Amino acid sequence: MVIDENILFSAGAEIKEYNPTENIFCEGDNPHYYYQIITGEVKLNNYNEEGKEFIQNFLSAGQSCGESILFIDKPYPMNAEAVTDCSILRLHKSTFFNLLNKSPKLCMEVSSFLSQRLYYKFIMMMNISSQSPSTRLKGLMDYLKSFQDDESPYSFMIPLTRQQMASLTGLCVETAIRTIKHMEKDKILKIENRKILY
DNA sequence: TCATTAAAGTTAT
DNA sequence: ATAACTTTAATGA
Repeated sequence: MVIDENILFSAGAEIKEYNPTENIFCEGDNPHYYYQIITGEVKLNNYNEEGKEFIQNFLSAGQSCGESILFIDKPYPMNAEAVTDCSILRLHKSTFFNLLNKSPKLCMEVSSFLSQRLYYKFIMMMNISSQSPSTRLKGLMDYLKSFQDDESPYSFMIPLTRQQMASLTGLCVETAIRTIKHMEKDKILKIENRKILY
């Protein structure tokens, strides 16, 4: 949880519901709100010239989205799209800044979240730049698995479709699938009824 | 080597 | 049923 929901509510936050594929904001929009996910899952993405999707990140309950751009005077460089039914809290930018001005604790919480996102971006950027498909996919899985305590092999079920994994690593689905098959041969992961265990 | 295209099988809604 | 996802194969950069 980035910020206690009660604090946000008492500051005047409102809840908005979104259906799958609905946009919370779009590339080019100007940021006006601080968003925090109550329930559901959101993805941040871009579409290239050919219309191919690149997923920047998946965000779920307790996380905020788009906050990184709130502090500068720039339009959003990506879209935020609901993946599942979502209930998202939003607080106007100015009210949000007032809150932060009054509370060093909230500033720290937001900074901490920002820091985490930056860390993820850095890890993923290292992976994606000029690496082999298996290294990219392994990097993604290592990151995802790092949040669970059990480090033993095959103990983590990747909560993503192959399509999503491909979009997160900049690969095409077919390459992702073939590479994953190859990684199974190499005992890097296991596949059980289409689910990837890592 | 990987992306792209096409075609077909599978799963979820 | 229909859409979304998974898989395989052929082709080309």
